[in-house]
Amino acid sequence: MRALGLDPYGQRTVGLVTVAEARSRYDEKADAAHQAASAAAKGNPGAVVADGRPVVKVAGRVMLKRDGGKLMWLQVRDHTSGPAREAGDTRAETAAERAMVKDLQVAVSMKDCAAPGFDVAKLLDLGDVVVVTGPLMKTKTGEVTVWASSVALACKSIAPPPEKWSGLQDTEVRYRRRYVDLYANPETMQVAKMRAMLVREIRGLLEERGFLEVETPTLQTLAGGAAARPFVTHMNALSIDLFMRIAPELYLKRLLVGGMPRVFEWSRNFRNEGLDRSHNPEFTMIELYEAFGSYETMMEIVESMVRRCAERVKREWFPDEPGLVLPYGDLKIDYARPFEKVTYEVLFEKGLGFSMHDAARVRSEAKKRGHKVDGVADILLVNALFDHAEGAIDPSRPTFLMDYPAPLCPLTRSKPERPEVAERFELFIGGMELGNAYTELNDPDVQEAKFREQLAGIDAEENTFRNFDEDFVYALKVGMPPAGGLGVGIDRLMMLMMNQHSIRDVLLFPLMRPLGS
RNA sequence: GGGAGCGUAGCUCAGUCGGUAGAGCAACGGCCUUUUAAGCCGCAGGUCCUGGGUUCGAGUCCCAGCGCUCCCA
Repeated sequence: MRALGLDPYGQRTVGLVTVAEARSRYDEKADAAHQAASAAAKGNPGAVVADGRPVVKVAGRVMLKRDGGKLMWLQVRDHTSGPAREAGDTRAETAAERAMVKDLQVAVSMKDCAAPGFDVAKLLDLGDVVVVTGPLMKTKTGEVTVWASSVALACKSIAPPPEKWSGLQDTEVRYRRRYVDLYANPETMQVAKMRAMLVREIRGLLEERGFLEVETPTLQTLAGGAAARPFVTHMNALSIDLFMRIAPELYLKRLLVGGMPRVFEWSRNFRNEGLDRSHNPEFTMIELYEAFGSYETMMEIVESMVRRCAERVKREWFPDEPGLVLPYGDLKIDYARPFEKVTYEVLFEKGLGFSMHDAARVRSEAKKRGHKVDGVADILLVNALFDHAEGAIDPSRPTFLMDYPAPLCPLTRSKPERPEVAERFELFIGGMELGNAYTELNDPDVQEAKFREQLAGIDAEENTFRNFDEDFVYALKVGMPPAGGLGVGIDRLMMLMMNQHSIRDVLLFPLMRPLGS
């Protein structure tokens, strides 16, 4: 390539359009007129043929090349396009793929392509990125094609590309080499784009409602706001250990103390725990707090948020289907209907067949199921049994599980008229816990007592990272208005919205164990 | 944490009872101006995940480890 005086790594290019845009610019009439003019000029080699066909300049990766000697055919892909789906293709087609246009065909003719375009095309390998210019026409089989007038190499691909028919299927390689996965499996690209769209939807909704987006520390001297093991790092300048945040909660509440009425943060949290289909060590939550709100206002917000995301997915991927129903595996989830609400008490009885207040029954049932009962408080046995009741939630119906027993939620306000019931809910959809909300505790004395209680019950190892956050208690002493707080697991929401069943499929670069270690 | 499965050429995968390491595609050299996973001829390509063990002989059987996937807690 260099021997021919060609630059294998290209130059800045202006005036590019996407594959999708190029397809949409095809002009039937201009193509027909040009064909007629060409036919009329046949046998008259000197004649000038009128050509009103739109000309496009497109950049993309070469996915297929059919070299016919003096005429070559390329299939070129960019972020707007995907593989053709012909009859007899048995591979599963997803909604994301259905929403894309086909890769663009390019014909490079020795006669019509300006030098050195034809020679460049001859040397193309699958995976190279090219810039082609030419008029849009249709072949005799009806496929929109750029009849190249110039071909330039944007970058050479030295690494071998995935197989042209089977593609890249190995999940491990897809995660490790996302840069290949993104072009080889267009659904990956569509999922990444949709994630960005949904982030905008959520941000838009919160801003419309007067929430201020803030940024609070990721490196913290105390890792609070959740019960999780943090990552520890060291700061040389101050000779202190720091923790990666496990939750933004305690900082966001400080902002309410300062007088911000409504705040939210996209919070990348880090938890030094296991990893599986729904857990990555770093993950994204959105947390929001509303002064003078409650768990009921949070319920309305999260329902609106989820519905708005579903509307966007539907608009992009299922524009022709009625209603607001999205698939999640075998489930069809209807986001138009108001979400279900069920209290802890009612779900317990529904799932287990007896009342959580029947202490004797709770005790005997817990024993029967192999739980340790001696010296364990009734309410903890209720909670242990409750795991079996969560299955009674219909996964195809978005459901608020609400009104937890107050002793299980020490940092939550109780209902004014029922002190034994905490104003807390969790949102379940598709069998996943998506969100968690409270009417927040704002009594500094209660908060301090709960902190001390928690610290008393932990072992020596946990004690190295769990510390009493005196400043937070001080902030509550300054005074935090009553408030509603909500946390939504964004990665899980993305899985649900886009019908992806592993968190790794909604993260561009999930954590992978290093190779060869 | 428990269970199951997978790991063979750049990619997708075969590999029988333990007996010389295979195919398609990609790459490489040719031919071809309307192809649709183009076709035809030729050529080349291997730490069979790693390490042990059994055996005359191991991709195959056994043990341990590594990585990934799925299911369960």
